[in-house]
Amino acid sequence: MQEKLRQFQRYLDKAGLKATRQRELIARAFFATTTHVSAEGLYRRVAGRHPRIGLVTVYRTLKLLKDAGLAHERQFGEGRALFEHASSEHHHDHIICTECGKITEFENYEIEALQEQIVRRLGFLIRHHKLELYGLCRECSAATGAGQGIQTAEAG
Amino acid sequence: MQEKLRQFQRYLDKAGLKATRQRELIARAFFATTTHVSAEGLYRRVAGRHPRIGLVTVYRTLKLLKDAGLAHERQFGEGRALFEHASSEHHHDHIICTECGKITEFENYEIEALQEQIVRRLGFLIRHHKLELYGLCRECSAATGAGQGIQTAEAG
DNA sequence: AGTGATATTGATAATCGTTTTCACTGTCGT
DNA sequence: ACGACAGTGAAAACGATTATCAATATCACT
Repeated sequence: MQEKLRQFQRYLDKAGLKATRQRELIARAFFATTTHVSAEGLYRRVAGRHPRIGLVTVYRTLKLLKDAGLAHERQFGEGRALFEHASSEHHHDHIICTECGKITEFENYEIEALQEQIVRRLGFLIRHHKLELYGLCRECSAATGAGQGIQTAEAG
Repeated sequence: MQEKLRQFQRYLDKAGLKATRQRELIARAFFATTTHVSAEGLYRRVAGRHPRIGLVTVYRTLKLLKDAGLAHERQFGEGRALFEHASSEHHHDHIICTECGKITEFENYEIEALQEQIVRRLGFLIRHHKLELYGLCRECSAATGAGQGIQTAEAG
């Protein structure tokens, strides 16, 4: 957290931008999140303690965090964008529960390799990709009783 | 084309909806497209000859075409939705050229199988997925000279 | 073909997430 | 501390899509 904050300030400095109170508050709030947040959601967190901060500034700061390489913006389906920490880890993809909205991350080397093959074959030069699986998470599929497709140990 | 049009009319009839002049014109224009169209784009095609048709009606008719199972709506990145014919063929995914916007379709059984594995492992019940590869198509990568990554016969 | 119930249309306004505008305020190098 | 100039927030603008509503068209029934 402190390290990421420092990275952000270093970025601002290098880019000739100013390290303002608002930017620090918003960045702090962002780094304190564990899951994906929308601009609005982050705004609510910050505005709770600092009501004078505007939603616009949250949008602007999130853009800066992206530029600094510290945040990724994701578009799941339609509607609002969600932001997540940009870790130095591998690229990952997402599974989105259509019932409760829970987002689970995963990475799979083989899928990436297959994508690479396809792209080569078609003569494309790939820049990035987006793989999203939509469905019901374990809890929601249990709750709605939409059981088929789930294999559990006791099923056998 | 005629067959799809008939399917649409059958759907309207079954749903207790009316087969209007506008709906036929818009459906015709849609079935006449070969690639992905936006509502706006389809509107422009229709409005060329029939200026009294409103964009709103195009949106509404596209929704009906979806309901009839004759169109799919796609959200590529941010911005406007694109519509494509819903063929009875297999599910397919897309490669989008970030330069010229060209959209190429592909399908790959192995990727689907791997997705299935991952989903099982995580206890999710998958409903649908979305795989999009973004990059430069053959023409655009040649044009911009961003050559690396492309393997051609004459390269050896 | 005519009628009438009701679905449909199109212009306009509304919506939603996001970005711009702009007058005022803050930051930071000097 | 000063001043140039970047940053702020409120409100307006924006683009894609949807809702509203009065006027119009369709279609089952005669």
